[in-house]
Amino acid sequence: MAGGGGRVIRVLNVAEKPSVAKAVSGILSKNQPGGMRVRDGRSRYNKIFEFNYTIRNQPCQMLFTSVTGHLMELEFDERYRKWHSCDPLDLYNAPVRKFVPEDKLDIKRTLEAEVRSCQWIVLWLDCDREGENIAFEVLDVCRQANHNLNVWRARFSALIDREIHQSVQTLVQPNQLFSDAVDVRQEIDLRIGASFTRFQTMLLRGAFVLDFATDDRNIVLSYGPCQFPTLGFVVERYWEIQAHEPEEFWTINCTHNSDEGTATFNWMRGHLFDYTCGVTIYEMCIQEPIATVTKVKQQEKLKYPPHPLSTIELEKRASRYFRMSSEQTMKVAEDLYQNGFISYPRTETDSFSEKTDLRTMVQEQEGHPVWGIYAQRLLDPQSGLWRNPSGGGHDDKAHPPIHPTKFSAGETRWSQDHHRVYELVVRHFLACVSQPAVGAETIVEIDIAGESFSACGRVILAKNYLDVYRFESWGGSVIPTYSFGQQFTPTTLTLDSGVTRPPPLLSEADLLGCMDKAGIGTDATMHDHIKKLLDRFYAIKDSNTRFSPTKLGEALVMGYDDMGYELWKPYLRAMMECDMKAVSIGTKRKVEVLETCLQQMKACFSDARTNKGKLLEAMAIFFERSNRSSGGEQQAVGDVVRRCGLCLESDMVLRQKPDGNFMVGCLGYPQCRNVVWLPGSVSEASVTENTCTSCSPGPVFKIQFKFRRLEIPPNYSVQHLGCIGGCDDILRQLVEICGTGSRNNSNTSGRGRGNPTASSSAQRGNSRAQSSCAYCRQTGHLSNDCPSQASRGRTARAQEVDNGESSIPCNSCGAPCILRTANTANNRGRKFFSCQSQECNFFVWEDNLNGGRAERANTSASTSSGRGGRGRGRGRGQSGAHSSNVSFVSATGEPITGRCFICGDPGHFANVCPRRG
DNA sequence: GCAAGGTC
Repeated sequence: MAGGGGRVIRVLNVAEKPSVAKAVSGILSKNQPGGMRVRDGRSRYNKIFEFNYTIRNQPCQMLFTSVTGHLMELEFDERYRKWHSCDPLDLYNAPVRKFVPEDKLDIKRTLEAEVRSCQWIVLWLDCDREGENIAFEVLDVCRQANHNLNVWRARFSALIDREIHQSVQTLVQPNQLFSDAVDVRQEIDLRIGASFTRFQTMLLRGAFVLDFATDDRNIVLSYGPCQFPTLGFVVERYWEIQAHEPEEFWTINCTHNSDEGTATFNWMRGHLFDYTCGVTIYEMCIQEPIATVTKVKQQEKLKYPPHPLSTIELEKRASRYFRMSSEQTMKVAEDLYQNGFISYPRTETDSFSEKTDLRTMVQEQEGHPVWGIYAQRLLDPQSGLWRNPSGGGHDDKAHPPIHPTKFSAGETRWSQDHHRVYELVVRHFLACVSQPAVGAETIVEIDIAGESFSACGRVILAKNYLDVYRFESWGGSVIPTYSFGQQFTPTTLTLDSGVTRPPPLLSEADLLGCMDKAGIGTDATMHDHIKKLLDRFYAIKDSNTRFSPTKLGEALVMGYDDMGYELWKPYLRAMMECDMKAVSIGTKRKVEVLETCLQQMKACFSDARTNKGKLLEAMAIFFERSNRSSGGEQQAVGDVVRRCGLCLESDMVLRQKPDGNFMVGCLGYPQCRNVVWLPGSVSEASVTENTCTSCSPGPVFKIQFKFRRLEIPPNYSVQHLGCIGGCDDILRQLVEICGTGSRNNSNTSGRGRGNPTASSSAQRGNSRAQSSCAYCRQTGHLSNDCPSQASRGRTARAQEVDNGESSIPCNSCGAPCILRTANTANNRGRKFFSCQSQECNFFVWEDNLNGGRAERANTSASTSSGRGGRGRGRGRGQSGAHSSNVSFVSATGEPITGRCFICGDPGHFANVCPRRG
């Protein structure tokens, strides 16, 4: 590797964080002539250490600096950065680039400046996949500044002298495959996260009144491959609790008092759900109540101290013992680390290296007023209290378990949480080098009329580690002495009932456990994902530090669940993790994994968007519809016609407005209001692949139009391939003749149309638009009078049981609605109208019609002819077909079909499920 | 204004 002797070379060493640069420099510079010098770089945190060292006989002048985690970020090209700049689906193919963000430029400049004078670079990044990726980021920057670099990677598993010296003498090459795996993760996370976040935010934010937010216009409904499964755990448990049906059970209890005390015997059958069975056995016991001792077993039991402390355990225990949030725990731990009191707090490692000098660490604690005496006992060989710690089998190869690094009896600037975390770290450390607690356990089994019962007694012989680990206890109870074959009459023998209980809501420790098990997040990020749920209003933490979903969190999960997707389950992440592993060991190639995964996710995204009705339905269960003109996402999607010539940033897309009219609008709306209105007589329009040869800037894609025959003059053709770039005379003439669907010219266009009987014109006028219902969008009534509101909030659920004689015209399609009687638990006997048409699922409670019936009937009559096929096109088609399930009407007036996710019954939804309690 | 991953 190195040349022998002679010329001194300069070596730039780079660590992942300042603390490692300092620690490694300290180790390598020890006993070196000239010692270690420190100077500032451009970044105030990342110092540069200088010392001399010899690597395999090559004298080196070492420069040692650091980065702070990733040096680069992945982002979409500028063109796709703005939310309205493109269809979110495009984010699966949009070009991405890696760049050094503003706040890391100082570090980049330091590296560039220092590497120019060096011949070698040694990468001391953490020895995990992320570390390897950061190594390549550093390399990228350094190679651009110095093309003739000799590149080396140092592999070390702990910051201890022997390891460090050994690793610098056995330098290796950086591992491209490890880095590739991280590239894959980054790109997938970015594309999935951004596309789904934009999609669901734009779809739902304006469409519902999000009553938890002061200004819901700024709220972001984010989606991420880690945050959503985390939410999924919370929702799943919540549903499990709601679905729980308490069940009564029966059990036989037996106690026996003697001079020595009381023994409680448990029935070895546990409990029975069958009362008759329970009573029968109980009666048998009562008739022959003499108990015979069939077994007496005495044994020594050990209760072991915990494994050395990893990050997750620290978070879990601080939550359990002090009710601290994982986020706060990490904040405090970071501060203690920065000030030298504890070791690096982000580690998976839960076993100490054999070389660690544990006794010196214990020694440091001997002077503590509370646990100092315990530390002294530990070091006293006479006490026999010492035990080499057992490992939990995890090792991140970069950091030791969390342990105290400096003695403190408490600092004045410390908060209560600082005291708690430091105390936990120290006591935990002292506990894991201690002997386990020892107990003597006695198990006694008895027989009464052929039924077996058992009792357990425990005496603690030596508390050992429990003396210092005050957070744990070991309950013990003394029972009288029994001998084999002994007979006695029980003091009590009772048949008791109980009911099964649902599991509790997830605690923070539970949640961390779920995430850890499913591989969601890393030790350094788990608390971030939990906090994100709270910040995004997806979940709340109650006073008992247990998590439950908010309405928003539940609705989102329910929406995706109803689609049949498991986007809220941990499987996606697990699959990604599996693929990353394959990339890192070279069994799969980076490009192939990226391509496959993104292709699948793109299809999934596309599919989810087609099924967005499910998300809307789920949201409608929990939230009021908003009156704001929204459904931003619904309107935002359309085929691109051209680049916007006004803002020059976004695309212009062809859209059909809710009233049926077509327009070409800029996706930059509302920042950019560029719009081209199309003739009101267009019945169909679609963007083709033909481009206009005369309009610029191009390309301007031509649109295939179909006009309504009766609304255009006879000398114009019904079919027309047109251009909106300004060159198309026919289109311009038809706009003049027929008008457009815009609000501004609707009155004049109405006049110019010359065909007052045309159905579309009746709905297009501004005055009519204002009097249309905000919920069902029909004219003739306002939202406060909307008949479909009867079923909003999912309180109206009906199953028809008889054919009625009365009927009204359907408010939706005009067909007759027949009066029927409901037969559900909540609404038995209540009358409702339901549409007869096979195509329509309109439904309204009779008692909600009140005085509005006549008006509704008129409205229906007048609009039914006008709505025709076009009205139906607005989203009715996808869920309008009759199914074997019972159908309902949502807040929008659209039919919903489905079934309860709790019990599976197609007759109702989960919010009214009787099992929900 | 979107993700998750480093770390200050």
